[in-house]
Amino acid sequence: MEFRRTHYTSHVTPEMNGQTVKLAGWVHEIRDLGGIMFLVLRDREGMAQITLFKKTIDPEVLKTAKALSRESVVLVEGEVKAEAKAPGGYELVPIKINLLNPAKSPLPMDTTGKVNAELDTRLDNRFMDVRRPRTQAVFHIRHHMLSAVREFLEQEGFIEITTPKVVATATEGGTALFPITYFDTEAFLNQSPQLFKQLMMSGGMDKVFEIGPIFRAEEHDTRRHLNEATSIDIEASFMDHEDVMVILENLIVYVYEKIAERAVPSLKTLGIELTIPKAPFRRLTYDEAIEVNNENSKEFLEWGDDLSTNAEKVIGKVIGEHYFIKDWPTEIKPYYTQPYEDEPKVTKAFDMMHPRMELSSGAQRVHDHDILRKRIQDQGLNPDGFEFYLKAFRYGIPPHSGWGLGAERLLMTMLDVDNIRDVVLFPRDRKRVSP
RNA sequence: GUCCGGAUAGUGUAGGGGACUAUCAUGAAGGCCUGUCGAGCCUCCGACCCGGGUUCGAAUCCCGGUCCGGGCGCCA
Repeated sequence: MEFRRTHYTSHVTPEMNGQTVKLAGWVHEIRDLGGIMFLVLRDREGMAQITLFKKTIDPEVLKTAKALSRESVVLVEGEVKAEAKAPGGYELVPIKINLLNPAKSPLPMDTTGKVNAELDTRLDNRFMDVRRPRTQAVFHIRHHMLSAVREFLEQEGFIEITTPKVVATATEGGTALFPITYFDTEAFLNQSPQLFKQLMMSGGMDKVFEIGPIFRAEEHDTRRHLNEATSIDIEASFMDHEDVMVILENLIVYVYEKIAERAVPSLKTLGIELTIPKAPFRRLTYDEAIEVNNENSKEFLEWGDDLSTNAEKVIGKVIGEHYFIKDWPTEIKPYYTQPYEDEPKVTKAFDMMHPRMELSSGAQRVHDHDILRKRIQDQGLNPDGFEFYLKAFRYGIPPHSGWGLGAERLLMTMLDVDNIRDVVLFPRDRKRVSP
């Protein structure tokens, strides 16, 4: 049975009046008015109205149409008729309807937007949830986001790399890792490409980036955490933290611009009017951030404290747009961040914030082997486990800097989505490993 | 982990000791209707998370469990 389409619904225009086309997709809605019957066919790009005049239609076609259930997959061959009364300015008068796969009813959830479904129901039935234009729009935008990131970084001279997700050691300490069985040795799912992208600085690749999954075995349970997330990571040699901050803010602006330009229908579906942030972003020092918090919050922070969720919100509200917090206390940043030479208590690390939450963190890295080794030790880690990493620092590694940016957080803040699970097809959280 | 809140037809909900033969919408089944576009109208189908307890009587109150949502924590 024929199943190849000639057009997507959105590619058919009223000017094609009289032409025969084949549209393939899902039966979105059925409206039978008696003498006339309307089917709404939905595909990736939109919807098209199929109109059946019962007096003149081929009885075989009518019979097939009457037996259709919602969300069944069909191929409709028909004649395009320019029709002002039809949505999109055209309708299709069917010559043939091929039922390619019938859908059972009732459906596990509504796809038309008439009745809400809870996130849990939607995630359990993600295949069907993705048929909803709103969900579809989110993932079209996600595609444009990732594509714009690649484009921008490539223009900036970055080389895309992929690093292992199965690793031997708890590379960075701190966050909990997922242990896995790897033949007869112990291994883990990697929490970040950090160490590997730094190795490539020693490798002379100069500027690299990776877009890939990161895994954290933390038992967090919030709307902005996942146990499997997508990280956009860069590392660049002969650059300091200020240099990569500029790259980061320009990237954010670029991504917003490209989405505003390329994802117009999806943004419209979501009812979003994108406000494109302006670079340069405001730069607060850690000291200033603490001050802003202490002036505006009941919660008092002392120098050396990490910013609580509340502090992030308070400062975000005051600033009201993307901003950086830089010059953090060395103590609360990882061993690989480079302290200031003249003030070692402060490190060349930064976070990039959206008013709602942290999006990215980065730093200039320590590139001196002995200092790095000592700092690993000082943080209570065993340098022996880092030998594969430290080795690269003994044979010529340039000064370098980099950052990691949470792809989901970037998307959710851009689209003003409340729950991070909404911007991941199959989110992995504390309680969900399936589907 | 912890503190709140919740769990009612396929989906989303109302109802907080008796008026529950459980509300409404959507949906499914059947019917009417030639321009619908969240079509309309008529008929009809479909549910109180699990286990204990209190009570003459529990969807409703209590205890335990499971699951879900939100806040916080954890997350360099």
